[in-house]
Amino acid sequence: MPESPAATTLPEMATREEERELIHEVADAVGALMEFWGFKRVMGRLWTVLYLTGEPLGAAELCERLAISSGAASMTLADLERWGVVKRSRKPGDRREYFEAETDIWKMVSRVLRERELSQIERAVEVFDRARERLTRAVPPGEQARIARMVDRIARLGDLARVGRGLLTAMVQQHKVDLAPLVRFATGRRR
Amino acid sequence: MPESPAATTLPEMATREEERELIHEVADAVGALMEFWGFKRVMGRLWTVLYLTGEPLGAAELCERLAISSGAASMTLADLERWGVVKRSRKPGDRREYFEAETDIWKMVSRVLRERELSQIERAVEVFDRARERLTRAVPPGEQARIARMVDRIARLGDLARVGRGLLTAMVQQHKVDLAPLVRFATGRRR
DNA sequence: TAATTGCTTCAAAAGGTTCTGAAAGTTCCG
DNA sequence: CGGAACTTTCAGAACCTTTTGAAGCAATTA
Repeated sequence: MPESPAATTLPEMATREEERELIHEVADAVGALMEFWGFKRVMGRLWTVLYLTGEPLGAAELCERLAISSGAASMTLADLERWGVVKRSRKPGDRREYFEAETDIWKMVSRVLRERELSQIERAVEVFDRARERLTRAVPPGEQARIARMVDRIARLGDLARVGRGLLTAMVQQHKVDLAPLVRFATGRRR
Repeated sequence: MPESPAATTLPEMATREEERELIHEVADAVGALMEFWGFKRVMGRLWTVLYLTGEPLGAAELCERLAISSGAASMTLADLERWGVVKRSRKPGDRREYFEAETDIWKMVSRVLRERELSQIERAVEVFDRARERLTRAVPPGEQARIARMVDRIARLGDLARVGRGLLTAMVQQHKVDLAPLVRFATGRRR
């Protein structure tokens, strides 16, 4: 029914527009978090639009909704696909590709934690350990105390990194957003 | 004793140089982590040099050791001071300022978590809640299912953010790097 | 096969961040 | 006060990241 009385058409249009605006507000919030988290802002925005829309969208529509160029859309979608948070699909008899958001948020987050944060920390831990070990060799006489303190401090950096690693490992081992017990334990309110 | 036999002088110089190099390796690792974490790389490097050196250094020496300009040193030190991770001090009869690293790493980390990460998440949670609430008002007829799904998905984003907030809150409530029980609990190895 | 449509690539532009170094400011001393 | 020693500020340079838009490529259709 392409036509309807103004009495319902106008409010509906307004609602549609408000819906778009709301989606964009949420998308911007997610974009900000993702940028903060070290990704490109537009990745967060694009994923969120797909996630909230809930059905596959074409590249052209995403360009329009996000006000980005076709090139940016293509690259961002490729990034998101590489991270496994967007899937592409086709409709039969349609030459275009459509994109859908992965909806298992925890799967996404834990994958990122595993591949990015953990390996970053791992690298640091290795540097710390290696430095500590090299420093304890051939300590100049009369410098023992100073060197010992330095070794101790590097060890403390290593401890912190290991704590972070432990927490992240714990998190990625959960298989859904079910950190509730962890959070409850941590905050001390045990029930 | 300004002089000593070559037999000890040469190895000592080599050791000194190696020490510098080791400090810089560690400093670069910390710098990389801090950059990853959203700070300026040079902040991490500078703090680490102070932390490992263990005694107050002047701005000129920091410029030399980090190969940065006096301007950069001044600004970076101001940043670090604002974050409470470097203190400035003076030696009597010396016009220069000296800088020392805060050595309570956990104090530093929890302060950053509290002031940066938590407020960032808080902002997102607010956007999510507000969007969800506005979306449930005036749902166009025949759209209930679609809107309900969208509301549900925003709720899931909110849940994730709240889990993060809970974890961070738990962490900053600890008063030292004593997340060991938390990590042990989380990883499931309960002993 | 030619024409059309849609996707990807990439050089260049835009935009953003960090660094430099000199000028201005401050503090301290004689 | 005047000047020396040191610090801060800030405009511009250098650098890095992101985006654009058009050219090239691939798939599909007539």
